[in-house]
Amino acid sequence: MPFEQLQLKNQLCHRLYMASNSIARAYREPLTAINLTYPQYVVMMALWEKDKITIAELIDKTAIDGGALTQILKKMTDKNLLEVIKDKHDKRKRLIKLTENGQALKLKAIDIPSKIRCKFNSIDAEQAQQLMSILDLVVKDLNKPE
Amino acid sequence: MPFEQLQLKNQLCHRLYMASNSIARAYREPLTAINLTYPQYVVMMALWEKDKITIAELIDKTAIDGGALTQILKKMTDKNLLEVIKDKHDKRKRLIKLTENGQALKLKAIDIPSKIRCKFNSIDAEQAQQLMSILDLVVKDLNKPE
DNA sequence: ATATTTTAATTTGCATGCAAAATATTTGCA
DNA sequence: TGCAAATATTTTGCATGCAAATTAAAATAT
Repeated sequence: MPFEQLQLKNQLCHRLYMASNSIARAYREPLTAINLTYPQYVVMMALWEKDKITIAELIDKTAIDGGALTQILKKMTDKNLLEVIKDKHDKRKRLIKLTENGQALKLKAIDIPSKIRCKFNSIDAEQAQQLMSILDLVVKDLNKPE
Repeated sequence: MPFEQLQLKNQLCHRLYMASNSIARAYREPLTAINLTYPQYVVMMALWEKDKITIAELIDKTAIDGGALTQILKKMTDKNLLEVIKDKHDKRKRLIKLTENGQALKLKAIDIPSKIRCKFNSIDAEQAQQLMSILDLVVKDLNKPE
């Protein structure tokens, strides 16, 4: 009987894997239209909320890996979306600042969430909220230090 | 008001992104112990359930990208976990077959699910089931052809 | 004041995820 | 029968995610 625990269809991790990949794939088309990858979009959302933050703050907000983030920020700098500026008071730190171009992109991204939401025909607002809540618990449980 | 839809904390996609990455990270330690990556573990689970299946069936079961799967199977062949055999009746197809070594690995993997489950202190069985159900709807909605 | 430790980022190496192009076969149809 | 269309996989190129090592600068301790 315990062997059934290894069945793929019973694995929460595999459901999450499929769901996460599926939704990232769903974003691909609208994001390609504005020349962003998904992680780049996450960075933009973080900065549209609060600009001029350090890399550490950006990592905290986006949960993107620091090593990957350095590369992502380079590409976004090349695309003239943002600037990476050395902090005058603490030279270890970098401040990320949107360019005008980067700020303006928000207008083009504004309707992406609703486009994605259109694809969820089987899920009502309550279920979506439930999902958010439980995922929040999952993330917290898994990231507890011990 | 609509601008708030772009807030990161309200994005289902970002919750899924974090949850999926967190859980994959949680598997890393026990899987490293038996020399598997997460996608490789998924392939093994699929094969422990049903051996001698084609690549297409494996893609269907695991939802792993075909291009990536080719590379993954190569590495798993090198590790003597499985064999890739040409189908005699249809030379386009390949059959994946576990080696004895690959079959035996199941015993070492058998307690991984419970180890992971231990980390979920805030989630009861009912919530886990709810999560599975809603994620299932998410995946189905997002993968509907149209 | 100087060595040690800590903190903030970057770099490196490996393993995917994914779209698009390329290969190899098999099917289906004129 | 012969060839175009459909299938099954592989290959290629790009963008992460992640752990570990490295670099640079600030904070602390003695």
